[in-house]
Amino acid sequence: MRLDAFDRKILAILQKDNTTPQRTIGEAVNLSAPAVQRRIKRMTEEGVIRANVAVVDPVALGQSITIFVEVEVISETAAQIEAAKREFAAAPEIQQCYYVTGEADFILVVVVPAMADYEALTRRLFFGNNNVKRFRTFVAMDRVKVGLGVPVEGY
Amino acid sequence: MRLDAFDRKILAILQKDNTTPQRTIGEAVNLSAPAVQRRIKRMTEEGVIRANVAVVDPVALGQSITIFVEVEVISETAAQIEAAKREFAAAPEIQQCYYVTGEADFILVVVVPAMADYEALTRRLFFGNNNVKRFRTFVAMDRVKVGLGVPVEGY
DNA sequence: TCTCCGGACGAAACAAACTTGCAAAACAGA
DNA sequence: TCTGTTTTGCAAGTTTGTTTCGTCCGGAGA
Repeated sequence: MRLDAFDRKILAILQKDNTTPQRTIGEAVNLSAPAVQRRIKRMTEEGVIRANVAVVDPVALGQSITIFVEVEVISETAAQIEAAKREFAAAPEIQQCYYVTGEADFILVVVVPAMADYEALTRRLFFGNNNVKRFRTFVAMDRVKVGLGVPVEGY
Repeated sequence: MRLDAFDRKILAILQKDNTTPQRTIGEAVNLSAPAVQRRIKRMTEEGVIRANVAVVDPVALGQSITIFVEVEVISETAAQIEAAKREFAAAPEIQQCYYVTGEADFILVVVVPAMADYEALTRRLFFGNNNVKRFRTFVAMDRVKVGLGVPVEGY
């Protein structure tokens, strides 16, 4: 279904703070609270809104290390790729996993309490997987900007 | 402040769905609704909970291309790095920006409607910045797993 | 051991937000 | 223009969030 300007503006607000009262959203977009509520409900049912989540500070939880990993595989058959996707997706330390084009095949974002945990992960997922040709590690020193939002334009 | 097992369990729930009623959370963790409410309030004030956001499907918004970029800079003085951080953080297309160690200095996650928009971004931020030595692009073909959560353990 | 004190809890009362039914307005196609 | 469809706003009803208040538990000091 097509999203109109109201929907996009509502999404822009919810991506910043989904605890904003519908009445407040309504005032911002010039719509009544029930109208806002119905649009949110519809977008949720249609999958435009995938989830509503709290963003937690990793440092507060003692899970302070964020690591990017580029993974290159040996065999890129559909079956092998699917197997790798499943394996990466199943690991709780892997917060984000993308299958990409370029000089690598996968890019992972890993969050762990300490480097030792990352080493354990590499042994388990990379050295223990003989389809992994090579992987390259980048340790985050500063999370300058962290968002999962989608830029909303055209309203 | 130290988080106990109740806090961690509450966080685990809120990271999945922060619209869960406090009463329901209370039943899950064996606490009354007001107790849950007080803990959430405290964790929000302390910054453990950074934000409450809706996760939107980029495809639904027509912003379907996700791109990873490794950026290497020429000069790594503190002033230059801070300038780069500010510039990257200010770009709305850049959803995530990390300052990292390894073979690159920054890793960016860019979300744009089309490749042409990414090209415009490269001209503006990379070719237009004479401190950028080199950048490498990875286009996501499949967002296998997308999360900003933090693994919660020990409860 | 006893008492005091601070912190956290649960029950209940209260306030705010969400949800639904319904009639009217806006809109698209014939 | 007319009609059918869709969406809106209002108001009532329901659920959820918040505050209050009295109680309990655990530690510090006499």
